[in-house]
Amino acid sequence: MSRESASKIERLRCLAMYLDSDPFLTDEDLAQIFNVSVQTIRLDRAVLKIPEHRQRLKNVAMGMGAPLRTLSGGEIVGELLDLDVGRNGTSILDVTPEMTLSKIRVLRGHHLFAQANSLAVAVINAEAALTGIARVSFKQPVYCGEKVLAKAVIKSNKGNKYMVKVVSYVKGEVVFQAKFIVFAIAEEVPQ
Amino acid sequence: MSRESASKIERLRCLAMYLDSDPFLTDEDLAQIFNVSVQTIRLDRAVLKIPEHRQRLKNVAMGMGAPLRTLSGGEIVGELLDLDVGRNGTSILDVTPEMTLSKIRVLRGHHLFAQANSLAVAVINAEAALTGIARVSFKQPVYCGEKVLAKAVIKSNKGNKYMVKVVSYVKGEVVFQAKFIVFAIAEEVPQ
DNA sequence: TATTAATTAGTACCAGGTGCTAAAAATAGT
DNA sequence: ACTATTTTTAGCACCTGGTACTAATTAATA
Repeated sequence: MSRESASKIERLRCLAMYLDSDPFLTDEDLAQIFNVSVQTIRLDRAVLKIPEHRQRLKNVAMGMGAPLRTLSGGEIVGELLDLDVGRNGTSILDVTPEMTLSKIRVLRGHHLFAQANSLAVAVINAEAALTGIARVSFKQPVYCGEKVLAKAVIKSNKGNKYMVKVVSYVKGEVVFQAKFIVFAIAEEVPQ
Repeated sequence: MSRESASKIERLRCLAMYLDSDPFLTDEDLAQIFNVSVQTIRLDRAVLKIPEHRQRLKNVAMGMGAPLRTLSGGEIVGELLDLDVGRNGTSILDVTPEMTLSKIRVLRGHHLFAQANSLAVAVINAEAALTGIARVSFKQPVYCGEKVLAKAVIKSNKGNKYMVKVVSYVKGEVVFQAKFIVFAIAEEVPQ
C-alpha cells in the first residue's frame, strides 16, 4: 500500500466539505454518513485539524465561520453527491427563495457559478486551488424550488494547471455550462 | 416573607439581561458574577426558562451564522458606491475571513464573480435582468482584509440585450475582469 | 508472508450541563 | 422565642460530545 489509500483521502476531503457546509454535524452523525466508526472520524478530524463540535458551534456563533482548516477547499456550494478526486464529481443545489431575484423567482447567476466553481476546485487533487479563467454560459433560467445537478470533469492537466468542464442540469435540461482553468497551488494531498 | 424575595427577583432580572447580552456565559461564570452557587443559577435559569449553554450557542449560531451558508441573500454583493443607471456603476467589497480559502487566505473566486455580476445587473435599467454569457478572468489573487473596487460600464445595448464590462481592482491593480451579456427581462424602471 | 497502513475498540477523563433528593440557612409571622 | 416558609446549597447519578491514550484487529501490498 502506498503512503495513504485513495479511499481515506477521499473521505478526508468529503469530511472537510461536509463540516464546512454544516458545522452542526457531530462525529456520531459523520460516522453514520461515511459508514465508519466514530474513532475513525475523530482521527480524520485530527489530521484535518478540524476542532470539535462545541468549538465549531462557538466559532459559528461568534461569526467567524471558519477557523483553521487545513485540507478543506472551503465550503462547497451545493451538496456533494459523488467525488472521484482527480477525475470528476457531482453536486446538487436546492434553489431556495433567498437565492432568487425577488420579482421573478429566478436563480441568481452567481449561485450557479459558485456551485460549478466550488465543484471544479473540489475535483482537483490539491490542498487548495484557484480559478484562473472561466468561460461561462447561462443556458436556461432556473426557478425557485428546482434542483440543480452539476457535473464536473477534468478535461486536461498539465502540471498544476487543470481544465475542468462543468455542466449543470435541471430535470435533464442543460441550464449552465462552464469551462474553468484551475491552478493547484499546493502539493497533492497526502494527508 | 412574601412569596418571593426582592433580592431574588432582582437577580433574576439581572441574570436575564446578562445572558441576553452574552449568551456565552456558563452557569459557573454567572455563579461568580452574582456570588451565589451554581445550583442557584440553575434554578434561576429554570424559572426564567433560559436554555443551557450549549443550546444558547446553537441558537446564536443558527440565528446569525447560518448553517448552510452560500452567498449573500441581498440583491447586490458588495456595497454600492455609485450608480448611474443605464451607464455605469461602482461597488466595493470587503474581504472577510469567511470568504477566503482557509489555508491561504485567498478570496474565493465566486465572490469576485458575484460582486461583478450583481453590479452588472444593477446598472441595467430594468426591474430584473439575467446573465446570459460571461467571460471571466481572474488576474491576481485577492487576500483577506483587502477591499475590492468593481467598476461596471455598459458597452452596448440592443433591445433587451446589454454588454457590460466589469473590472475589479485592489489598490489600483486589476484583479478581475469580466464581460457579461445580460438580458433585461422586465420593463424599464422609471428612475 | 511479513510489513505497513488503516480502522476499530476500550479505557479514563473532561465540561457543562439535567434531574432528583435532602439538608442548611435566611426571613418572616405570630 | 418558636414556627413556618422561602431560598439557597450540597450531593449524587446520569447525559452528550467530546480528548487523549493504548491496544487489538483488519486490510492491502510489496
